[in-house]
Amino acid sequence: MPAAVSSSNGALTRETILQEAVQMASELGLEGLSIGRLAEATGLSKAGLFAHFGSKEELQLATLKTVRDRVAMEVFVPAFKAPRGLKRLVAVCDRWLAYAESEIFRGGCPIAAASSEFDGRPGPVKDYTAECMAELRQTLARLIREAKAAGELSKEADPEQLAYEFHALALGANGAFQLFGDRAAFAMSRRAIKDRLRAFTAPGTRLPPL
Amino acid sequence: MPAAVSSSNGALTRETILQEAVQMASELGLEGLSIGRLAEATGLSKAGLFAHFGSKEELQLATLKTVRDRVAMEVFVPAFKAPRGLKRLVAVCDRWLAYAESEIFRGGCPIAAASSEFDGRPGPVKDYTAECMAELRQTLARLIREAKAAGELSKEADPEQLAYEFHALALGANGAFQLFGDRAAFAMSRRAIKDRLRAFTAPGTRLPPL
DNA sequence: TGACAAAACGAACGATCGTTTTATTGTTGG
DNA sequence: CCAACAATAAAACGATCGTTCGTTTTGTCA
Repeated sequence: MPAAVSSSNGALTRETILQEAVQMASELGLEGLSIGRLAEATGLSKAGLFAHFGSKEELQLATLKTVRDRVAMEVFVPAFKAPRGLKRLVAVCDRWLAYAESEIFRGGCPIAAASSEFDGRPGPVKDYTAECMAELRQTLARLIREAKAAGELSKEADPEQLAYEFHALALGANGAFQLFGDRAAFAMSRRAIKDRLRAFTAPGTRLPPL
Repeated sequence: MPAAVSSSNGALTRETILQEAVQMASELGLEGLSIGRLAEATGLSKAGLFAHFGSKEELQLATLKTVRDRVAMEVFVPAFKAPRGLKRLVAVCDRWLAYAESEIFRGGCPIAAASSEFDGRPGPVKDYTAECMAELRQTLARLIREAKAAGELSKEADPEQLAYEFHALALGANGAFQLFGDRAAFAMSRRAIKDRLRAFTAPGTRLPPL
């Protein structure tokens, strides 16, 4: 019977590999992530590393999954501690922008990068990135609906429309920061979201800080 | 003395190559654009094609330049026929979104794709894409300033801020369309820009159709 | 201690990459 | 007519890619 607590070494090195992989993928893309370079960076042999995944596509998917988990930990988990409604909505926007600005991944959000890299290449990798992107947008839409239900946003607020806009502004800040190295992009996206929310906040409700 | 009218064959096949290259680049990225595949697609030999550019980087730059010229022709030239001010501003936004939706390039705007692909790879290609992206944003900012000067937008309108937002919404529509195949993204970006402009239009000025 | 399985290794595979070299065209100007 | 030239081709270069193979190390349990 295998030990229940840990697979001892295998799962651990797999974790080490993926930590290096997400950094490489954020800078060079999921295709630029090469097994040889990744092996060299982790001190493993190509074959030894390869055996952990079985194919490059599986490595790419595992890398994306690692990123998704990290985003959940950095963005969604803390943001969902805010009470349902406008505060939670603002918290998700704020946390995602902070995540993109934090340089946790040196080349920006790898999922955002992959969604651009693979949008013209049908397959499981594109499907997974599309799923991640849709998840963020749908979450935003749901939070907006909840803020409306709580009476904090006016009935004229269109959840899908606003979620689309906030999503575009978040990705825009991530991209502008990577391309121009200008952190002002985050402030501008924050301001845009604030201004847009202010136009729909019901009278008597204060906008949480962003 | 070289013939003034045409370099006979060389420049023509170079043009043919680049027409194929922009399509490939829009779908597979500027790195995915391989000389072997491009040679096969154009019926040339690898060496014959290669001789036209001298290096892959030069091919990538020439491809981007071809795209930039096409954007100028499809977006800026027609949009600048509109009178200076709000109409011209709206025309640029409208034309850019129409360009992204038109599938002139099957994989979306190659410059937008390259800006994401190369933002982590310093060099001439990144520099050129950054220049193109900055040009669009600065043009938008200038048109907003002109609309303010014409009294069509209120003094509270921040040109750089609004230009940043419109740019993000344009890129967002391009990306969402490529990833999800959903043309509704263009309508949502149009609506977002309209709503944002409406908030700043001076009393008595009508918003041009978008 | 001996058996067994997981993990990692070194070496090689065929394919493709960008690039270089050498040679062969077809056109053009003196 | 021939020299000069631009354009293309064929073949090969070394490098790197993802992947496979067989072997060896490592660790655990009976």
